[in-house]
Amino acid sequence: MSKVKKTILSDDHAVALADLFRLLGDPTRLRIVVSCLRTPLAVSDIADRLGLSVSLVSHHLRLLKGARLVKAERQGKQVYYEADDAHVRRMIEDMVSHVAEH
Amino acid sequence: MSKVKKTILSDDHAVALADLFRLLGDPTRLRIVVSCLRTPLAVSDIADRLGLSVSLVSHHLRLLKGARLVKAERQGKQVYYEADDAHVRRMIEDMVSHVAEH
DNA sequence: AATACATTTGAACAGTTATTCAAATGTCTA
DNA sequence: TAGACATTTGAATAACTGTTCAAATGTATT
Repeated sequence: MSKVKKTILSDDHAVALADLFRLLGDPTRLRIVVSCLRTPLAVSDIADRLGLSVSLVSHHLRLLKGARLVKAERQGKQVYYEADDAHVRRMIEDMVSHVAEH
Repeated sequence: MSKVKKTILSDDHAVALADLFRLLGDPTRLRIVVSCLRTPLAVSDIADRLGLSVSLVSHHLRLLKGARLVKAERQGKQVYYEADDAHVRRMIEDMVSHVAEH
């Protein structure tokens, strides 16, 4: 559990990490992820809450799902999205509080 | 010190946080920040290490400085860049290790 | 002052991307 | 199966952005 200080970022890691950052780098998309971070939410619910078109939300969710930031689960007519796992959830919450502190 | 679960992200915070993410969302720029995260480095040193043109590095550093992610200090002919403060340093290192874990 | 070195700046280009709109697909119920 | 509701998909557009190149600025040395 020792904190190793070497911050040598391999090219592969840099690209992977940047991909992740870039996805969260759009305000709309960020609000979408955060909105369904703790509670599964249907696409139309997200759209309503954030005042966005369903189409736009769906487009963004597709990207977020592609990066395994969220996962989808169909329930009847609706598709519920939520954070893919606890790791993602903590990571984003950490960043949110990082900014809140500032 | 209680962990409040409400992750209501105000629009302002969302934009601010997304700005930050977007800056780190480019592989080149990310490698630049990381390279001078712990040790102040001159522009040309960063360029050499990462195999980039000095001009490109300078462009990116300007953006990073604008977001207070790095700070600059002139020393003779050279300008040394480094992480703006401990908060920034920890935040980025956290994210790097988050990805390294995965 | 002139030269060399280090960095910054601006314009221009190519590639990417967020958004909108319309149409298609999937799912339930009458 | 027909119709209504929910979501996805694709094309098209407008705006943004990373990169390059050339020129300008800043700084030290002889």
